[in-house]
Amino acid sequence: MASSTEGNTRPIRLADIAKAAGVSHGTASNVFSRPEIVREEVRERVKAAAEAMGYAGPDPKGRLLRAGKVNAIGVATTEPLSYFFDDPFARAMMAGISEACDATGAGIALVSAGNEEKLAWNIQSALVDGFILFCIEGGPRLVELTRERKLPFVALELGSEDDTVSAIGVDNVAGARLAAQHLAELGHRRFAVLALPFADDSTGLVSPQQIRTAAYTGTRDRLVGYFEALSRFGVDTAGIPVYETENDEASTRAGLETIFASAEPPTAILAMSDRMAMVAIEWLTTRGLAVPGDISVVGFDGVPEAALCDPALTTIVQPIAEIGRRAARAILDFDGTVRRETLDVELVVRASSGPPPKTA
Amino acid sequence: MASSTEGNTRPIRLADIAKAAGVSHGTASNVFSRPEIVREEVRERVKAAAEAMGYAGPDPKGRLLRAGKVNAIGVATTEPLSYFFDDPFARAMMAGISEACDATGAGIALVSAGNEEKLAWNIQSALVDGFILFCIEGGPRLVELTRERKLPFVALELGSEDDTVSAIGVDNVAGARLAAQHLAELGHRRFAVLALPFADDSTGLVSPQQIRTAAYTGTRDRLVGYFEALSRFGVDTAGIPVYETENDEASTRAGLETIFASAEPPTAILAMSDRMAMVAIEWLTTRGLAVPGDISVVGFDGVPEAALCDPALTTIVQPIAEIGRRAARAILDFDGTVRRETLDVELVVRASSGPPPKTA
DNA sequence: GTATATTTTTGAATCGATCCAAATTTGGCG
DNA sequence: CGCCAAATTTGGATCGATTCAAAAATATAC
Repeated sequence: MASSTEGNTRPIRLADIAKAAGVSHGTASNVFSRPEIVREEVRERVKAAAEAMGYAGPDPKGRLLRAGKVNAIGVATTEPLSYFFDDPFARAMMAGISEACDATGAGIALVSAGNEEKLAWNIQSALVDGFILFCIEGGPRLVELTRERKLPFVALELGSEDDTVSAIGVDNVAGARLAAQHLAELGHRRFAVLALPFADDSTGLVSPQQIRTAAYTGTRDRLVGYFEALSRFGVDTAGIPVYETENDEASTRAGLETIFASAEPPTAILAMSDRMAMVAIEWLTTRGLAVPGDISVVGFDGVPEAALCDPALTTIVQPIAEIGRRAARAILDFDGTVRRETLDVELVVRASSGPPPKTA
Repeated sequence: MASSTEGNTRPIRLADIAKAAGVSHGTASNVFSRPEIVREEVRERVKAAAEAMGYAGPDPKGRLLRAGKVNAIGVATTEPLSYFFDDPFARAMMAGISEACDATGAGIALVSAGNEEKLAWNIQSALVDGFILFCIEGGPRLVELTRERKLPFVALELGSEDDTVSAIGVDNVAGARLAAQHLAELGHRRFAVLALPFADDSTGLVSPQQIRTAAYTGTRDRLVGYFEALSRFGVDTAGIPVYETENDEASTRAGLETIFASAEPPTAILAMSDRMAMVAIEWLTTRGLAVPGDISVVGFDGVPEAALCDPALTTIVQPIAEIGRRAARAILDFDGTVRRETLDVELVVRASSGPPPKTA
């Protein structure tokens, strides 16, 4: 009875090989894990039995329980899995993370889920040694769930203000200040902002109240930076339309429709991501507006694609790949300390920004 | 002694919680896995003990051994990990795979390695339920290594001719035929080919011998398709330069340098990937050659970026995302059968192809 | 052949959870 | 209170490997 189920449905185990080869379970294990301490004659016998029985090799699941470590990093987001491949910022970050993992042979497990409940389960059950968290949207919740795992983790970007959380990002206020200042120095006085999410599940023009109560501090910081710079040039920031998007094409387009339905459309757009900036460029040029002749566009991120679009995007470049590398290394080389780093950004002027039109 | 090590270095286990709460190990397990069959009073007591002791929840490693399934798909390549995020074809494929995984809550583990030895180990030890293999380069080796795991797997693209291997791809001969025919119908008679790898570690102009002994049948098939179509138009295919690249920017550029050093440069380029086609467009336009006025370029793949470059690329579109979705579903819904699918391709004419120059 | 050193093999314990048949407890009814 | 049914808890087995102290086998020297 037990014999009849063995051949058909239960995979061959090391114990089966040991039996067939006439050695102990421990010796059979040594053949696969420490072959140098096994006599060659015994080794060959075990290998022959394994071959004859179609053994798949030691099961990683058994090894894992004993080993304790997985040698893989989980990268988690509240977005769908395809975000890692669709979003230019995420791609650039993943390229950096990949480099650090390649250097040490670690694997990457992509962790996300379609709903809150599944996300909690997926984080709880992911077979990883630590996490890197994409915190653009839903960051606080990701941090909370991950903390319960008691594994090392690093939050990326748009920083958690909780200094018990390891985080690696850039100075959003300073970066945004540079972007806005650049446009103001070119002579622009009419602006609009395409914003990242301030909170869960909201898009549209943003009220000062919404800005004050923003759950996502990264977004708020970028707006603060824009407004600080513009105030210095005497611009009335209260009149600047701020349209909250979901950092995707559809909501960005909706934002542009709203912004340009105004009686006094802007001559300059500050987009909080290159992704949105590139959508804006396409939207504008499709409608016969010249970039930067009629409207200037400045992004934020410095994704590789920004330099290739037409016109090439002026943007605030953050060292995305380096952030990814550092995050991965922080997990791979975890030493128990909380690690917080803020890297520098840089204004890179390309072809999407120029003086406002004379008739403006 | 045992008590003193417990608090400091050994993580809290379910057994510790059970002891602290005064219940059996099995009951403690039920509290976390089947709370509905535990009386509330007992449940609260266990939860309180877990909270007080900082328990991270049931360890997925223990669960895994019992459960048997990981609920994750491994995606493997012989390229570095960053390939998944840098290569437009790989990105589009991964987006499709991601969609299917999102629909069922499965995770994705990225598997690759810097060298052959580590690759074998990484495939052998990956904690996954099955594999999807990117077989552009090193496909046969990937298949061989994966087979030893005795897990379900699907080879993508550039097909294995072994019909014991599940594979999903497109008809490379037919697709290439369409590309070449399109250019011939436009009037072109001077061609060059930018080829994917025929074998490991070789780039440069390819001899008929190398074509005949090609290890990668997908590449050979695309060349066969090109040559079949062109022969029908009376083109002497033996004189067509075929430059084998590594499907990256550097080797593609080297190929273009070689091809255009000829006394009789081509008026049309057949590139076996959109990635190479886009590099060619940029290379040509940078040197003052007009695309398609002076040189026409046709790609193969239909990556999203192809429609956005300038000029927009004429290419053979394969349903990349659909291939990815099917591959993932073949693993998630594995029924033990070998599954081979060949999906249709389609010629999409955009702005990179046109009649040859009159002086040619 | 005997004694000793070295090499190899053994087998119970461990890693951390879930499962399930049996034992125990609880609740309802007469 | 006793009986019976239902609910809950128990604890040994299982999942599949690695580990390591002790036992056994082999090699070497006299």
